[in-house]
Amino acid sequence: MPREKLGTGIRQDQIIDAALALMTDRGVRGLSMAAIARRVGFAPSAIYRHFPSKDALLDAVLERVRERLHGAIAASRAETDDPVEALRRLLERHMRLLRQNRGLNRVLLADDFHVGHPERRQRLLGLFAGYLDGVADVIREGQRRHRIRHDVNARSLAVLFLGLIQPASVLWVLSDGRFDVTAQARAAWPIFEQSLSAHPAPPRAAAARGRR
Amino acid sequence: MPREKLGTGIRQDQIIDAALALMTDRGVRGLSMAAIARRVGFAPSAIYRHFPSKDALLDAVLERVRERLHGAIAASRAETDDPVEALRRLLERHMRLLRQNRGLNRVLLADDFHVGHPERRQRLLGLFAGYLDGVADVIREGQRRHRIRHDVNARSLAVLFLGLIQPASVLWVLSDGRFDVTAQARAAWPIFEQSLSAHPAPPRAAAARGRR
DNA sequence: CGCTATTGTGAACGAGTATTCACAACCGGA
DNA sequence: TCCGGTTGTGAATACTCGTTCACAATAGCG
Repeated sequence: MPREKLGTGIRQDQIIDAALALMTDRGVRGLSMAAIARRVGFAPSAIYRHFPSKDALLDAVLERVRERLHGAIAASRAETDDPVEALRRLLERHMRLLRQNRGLNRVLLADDFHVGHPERRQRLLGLFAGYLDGVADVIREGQRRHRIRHDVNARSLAVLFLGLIQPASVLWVLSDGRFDVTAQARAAWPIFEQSLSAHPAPPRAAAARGRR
Repeated sequence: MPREKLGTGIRQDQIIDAALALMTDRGVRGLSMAAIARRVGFAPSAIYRHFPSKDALLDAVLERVRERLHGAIAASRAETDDPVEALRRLLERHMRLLRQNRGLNRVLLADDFHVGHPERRQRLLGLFAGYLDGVADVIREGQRRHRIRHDVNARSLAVLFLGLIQPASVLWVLSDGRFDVTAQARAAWPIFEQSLSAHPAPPRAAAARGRR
């Protein structure tokens, strides 16, 4: 086999792609340098020409995931002026992203990122925080335009929005694709949309609570 | 150090407890037989007197988590007759459970359980399915009593309920306890409760959508 | 008390891991 | 064309991990 020599930029992309693809069925735990190298068509040692260590590689993977998720927010905002419609499109786009690449899900939930170096955990938290900030921003714009209720702070609604996605994607991965995320999204969105525009403090529901 | 000899039932409990506790700060990845043994006060090889393999140990841990979560549902139902109130209490109880034991969260999301043996993944999926069935059961009862809307199927609402919990717990773990899950639950619950009793097909919101 | 199954020990093995290094092949520019 | 830095190789290193096994100590039963 003649060895091809490619620029380090191209190789870095290939390596990150291979890592993400391997996470799909092996998880972050089963992600070995040998497996990545095999998928790229490499000897394991060649990876070290393009990344100083496995940690640096994982950081790069995390960065790529961040770009994709934040890109989804930007794209959704760019497509429409209506904040509520932007959220609906973001939901759709986010689901599509997860469906196209299961490894993405692993990155967000795997304990190698949740534990491991505290520094990397911090970066993952930053990823979530950035995403939630973006969503909260859209929500605040909706509140300004009186399309979204004012009596709940935007950040809490943003976490709730994430709740439309996360359990569905977990079930989807766990069931090996048998859980219908699209149907769940279709059922969940109208409910969430109603919640956004609901009248603050409806008189009936509050009185029905048991105590205090 | 004189070696104490204890019954295998007691030891199994100790080992499972140690494993769950270690997951809190090491994750499932960092969970080694040596670490578990050290925490129990053991030599690593002694674990094999009570569990045939690490896989069997992890299965037992999973089973314990299942018992706790399903127990939370049963306890919440037993406390009140009102289905909506039962859900509110379950939310509270579930959050408390996660707060008391971060390892529980790891079990539910770690990729060693999501990947690894397909058999174990199946069991984790069964755990989720059982939980959702329990929640859906409560919801169906609420629908029968006209306390919960009929135009959405109970299972979708159950997944939505899970969405109140999962993102919050992920953020809580990731932020090392700085994210206020209690506050998030307090903000999210009233919104979810309103959604449950919302009138089907409100005329205003549907017409506002952009296309078709 | 004495016997036997149960429980704990410590050393060892083998498989898998990330990483290093001396060396070889290649590419682009002078 | 030749040269130097870049890129790929394969063997070797040092480590951790799960698991096994021959042996020792113990507990509880008769």
